[in-house]
Amino acid sequence: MPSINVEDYLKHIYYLQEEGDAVTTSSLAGQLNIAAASVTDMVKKLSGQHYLRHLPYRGVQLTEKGRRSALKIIRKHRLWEMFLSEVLHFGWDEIDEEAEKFEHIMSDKMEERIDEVLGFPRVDPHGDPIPAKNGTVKNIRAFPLSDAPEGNSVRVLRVNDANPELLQYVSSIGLSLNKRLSVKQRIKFDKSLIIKIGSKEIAISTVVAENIFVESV
Amino acid sequence: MPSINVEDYLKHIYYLQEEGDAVTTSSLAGQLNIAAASVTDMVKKLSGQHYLRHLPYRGVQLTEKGRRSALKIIRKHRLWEMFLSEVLHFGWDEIDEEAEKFEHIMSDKMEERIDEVLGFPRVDPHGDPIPAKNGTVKNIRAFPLSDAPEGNSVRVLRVNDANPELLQYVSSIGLSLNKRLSVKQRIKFDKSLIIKIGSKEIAISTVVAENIFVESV
DNA sequence: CTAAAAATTTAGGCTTACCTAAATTAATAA
DNA sequence: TTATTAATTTAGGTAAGCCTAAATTTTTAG
Ligand SMILES: [Mn+2]
Ligand SMILES: [Mn+2]
Ligand SMILES: [Mn+2]
Ligand SMILES: [Mn+2]
Repeated sequence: MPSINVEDYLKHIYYLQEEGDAVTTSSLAGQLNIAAASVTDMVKKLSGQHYLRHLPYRGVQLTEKGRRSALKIIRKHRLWEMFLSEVLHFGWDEIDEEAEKFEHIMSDKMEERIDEVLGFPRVDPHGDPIPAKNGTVKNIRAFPLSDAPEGNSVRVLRVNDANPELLQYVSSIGLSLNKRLSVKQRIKFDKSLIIKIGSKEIAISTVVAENIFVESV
Repeated sequence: MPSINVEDYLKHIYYLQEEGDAVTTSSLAGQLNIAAASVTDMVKKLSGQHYLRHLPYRGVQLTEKGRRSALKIIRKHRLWEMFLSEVLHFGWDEIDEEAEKFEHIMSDKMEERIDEVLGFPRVDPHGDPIPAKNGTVKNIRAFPLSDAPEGNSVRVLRVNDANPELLQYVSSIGLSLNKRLSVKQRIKFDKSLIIKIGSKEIAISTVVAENIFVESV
């Protein structure tokens, strides 16, 4: 059984890998809020246990074993977020932090019970896919709102859950999963957007638009 | 914030204290499954942080600070047991072990939400009182079934939750909280009892009877 | 193609919470 | 009351995960 710390390392390596960039010591250190030297230590340990391969000075890559372990934690994390949201009525912006702890101590039995109670959900409250027990992950076919052309009508499929303040803000302007909106105008100057939600028109910055993922509709 | 280990020490010291015996290094070591020397280490640390007083070679006693901390954990433990039982339909014999982990990572906010969802329960699924937020504990006025006189009609108020096998067994003979039964016969030879539950008569050993707490009815 | 800057690893330490073996103190039995 | 025995503490160690400072390797800019 991997420790809590090992689980968090594997999960963050998986996330970074998903984003396509090389997973470097410093990117990991940044994600985990840990000194680079400490990451090197742990990476050596994980490599010894065949969770990943490490090319010194180059970066790391999960092995199949590492990937499986990471997906188990991510599944628990997202199921727990769902549970907090649906059953205990926690807010969009609170659940990630809570799930960060519970993901490590949830037994497989509890995972199953919760999956059942929730009716076997496929996505978490932020639109991220919940990995299946067999290690399959459906990837969400969505593009960032910041890439939507002017006039386009879209539906929100996912919002980046890494920043509670962003989630808070996105809620506050009336956006949530599956909400429709249209792009009224793209401001060339600062690349911000003017979008229409229901009858309201709102200006949002690129930073925000880059973290909202949509599909054309 | 006390660590997980500190919390478990405080909780077990509280339990031992409740039983009325002196809380010795070895009794603690026994409860926690830890070497006596390790307990001495921790006791010194806890004493330094004013969670308890330690008379070397004599034993320990919780301070007010220590008692409050212990009760907080016990409240979380019992609320979580209740939640596992009522919402996720875990068995009587499984919930203690699960709650052992969750008690340490449940935020105060989650504690409140769960309390609400459950309708502010006063006792846990084993009949143990759930301490109030202000540190009050109602003590259950129950006596061990092993002390019930022949012919007495009683109601089950509490079952010792320390042993999953006992709980399993108690369930299997049709006993649960608030069930009524009567003592048909006390066997002098081995102090076992013959009890009547509904229409069935069952023989139970003293060991079992000592862990079932009842009130006359 | 170098020299400076940036990233990474190594070296040496720290804290928490354990452990075993040895020494000390307390309890008990003759 | 003294000699065993039992309980407790002290001494010396270990493993996990972290840290800072120093060395090393890679990248980048001139
Ligand atoms: Mn985590
Ligand atoms: Mn999420
Ligand atoms: Mn515990
Ligand atoms: Mn209980």
